[in-house]
Amino acid sequence: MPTKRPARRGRKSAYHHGDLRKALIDAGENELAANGIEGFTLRGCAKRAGVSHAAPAHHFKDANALLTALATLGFTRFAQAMRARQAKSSAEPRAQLVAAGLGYLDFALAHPALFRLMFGSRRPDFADAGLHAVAEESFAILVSAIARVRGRDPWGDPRAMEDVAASWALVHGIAMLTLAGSVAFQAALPKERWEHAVDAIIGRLVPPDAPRA
Amino acid sequence: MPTKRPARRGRKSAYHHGDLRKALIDAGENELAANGIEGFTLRGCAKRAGVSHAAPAHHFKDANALLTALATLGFTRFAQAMRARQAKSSAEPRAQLVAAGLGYLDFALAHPALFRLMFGSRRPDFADAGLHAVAEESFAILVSAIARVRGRDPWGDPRAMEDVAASWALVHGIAMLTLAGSVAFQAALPKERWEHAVDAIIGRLVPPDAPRA
DNA sequence: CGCTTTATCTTTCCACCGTCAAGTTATATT
DNA sequence: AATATAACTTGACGGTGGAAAGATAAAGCG
Repeated sequence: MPTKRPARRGRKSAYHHGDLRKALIDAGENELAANGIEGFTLRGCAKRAGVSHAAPAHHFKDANALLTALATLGFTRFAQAMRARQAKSSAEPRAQLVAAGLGYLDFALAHPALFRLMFGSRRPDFADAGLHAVAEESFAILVSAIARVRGRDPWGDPRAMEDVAASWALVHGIAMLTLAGSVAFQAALPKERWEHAVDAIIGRLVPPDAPRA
Repeated sequence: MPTKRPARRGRKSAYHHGDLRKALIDAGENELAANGIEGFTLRGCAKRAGVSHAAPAHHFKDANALLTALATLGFTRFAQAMRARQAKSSAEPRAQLVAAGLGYLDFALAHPALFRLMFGSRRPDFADAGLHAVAEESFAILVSAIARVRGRDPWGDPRAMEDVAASWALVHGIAMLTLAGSVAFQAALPKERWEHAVDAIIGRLVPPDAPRA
């Protein structure tokens, strides 16, 4: 077997792409960032990848199937962003929770189109096993952060699960409103000050000691 | 002048519709509720209104112009929903704030597609004067609710404006996550219990007395 | 090595979309 | 009554997603 790794030989052999699936996902990410989800086009992705408009059909049955793959990619990056912040933060439970929230915002601001695809669109198939799994994994980061703050598992404690919902909703709302341009002062604030404000808000929501009453 | 109010005479005179603009907005609302924003179609709206596919051009220069009108309608309903809750609630400032939040959620759950159009899409023209005005008006409800709780105008007090951002983001996040189906337990909870939880969460975020630290 | 099979990609086609241009009809004006 | 204007229809164009059929390269098998 001479040609052990066939694919692209020397130059643009062209007809067989090598790894079109990955190329389409890359292209799709660019397409999404450039045109937003409203302007997302399967043909545009194909053109970016340098193939004909019908080529994607062999790798994604649908335009929405490609968007599902993109959303899946988005959630893995999303989880990475939260973990990256946590790694750079103090191990103290509350600091870890705030770090997850800031990572959440890092991702939303860095990849707005992807974020809106993940949380604001119905085109991806959220019943897809891969997508569902990675979304659950992201959720789990927040749940375990709360668990460490509270000292008990939210899954068995409705009161702690309420904390999860509250802090998730809060951070999510900040992200959405910031992306929508509704929270104008965010752009006006220096990053340091902005992050401090977010910290303070989360702190108010999840008080350090056991919740009263 | 015999035919003082021309429009529709007796039966389906057809050619001149009477008030196609309004009919298109109604049709658009149905289209949006039926197909979601992803499946929204100008031709579909025209068909619902019983006119040809090019008729809307005389009343809306664009498909996005119709969506702008729909978003504007949405914001007026949105403000109404908040005020309706406030009217049925105690006049006590914190109760008024919570009522605004519950009205926010009432609207989001009752008109999910409209809500996502208003906050999760970029198709409406948010620079449009009418849309901008009614959106600002909705924002003002929240600002003044906070003002009454804090006893001072958030516009002049960054600390109070932080409360505005926080409570807005929180309620918005709850709405978005609920619509996305992420907050599963909401559907499982009885309405009474659910509203109580929302009340408690807002209460934690905006404590009754002046914020410590 | 040569033939066949298979997966990949291209070409062609269809239905539908938004938008534009031109034609038709009802209302308003004079 | 004649004309102008506004409302609507018809028809066409480019672009979209998707299906069908043909072309090509790689892989399997004699």
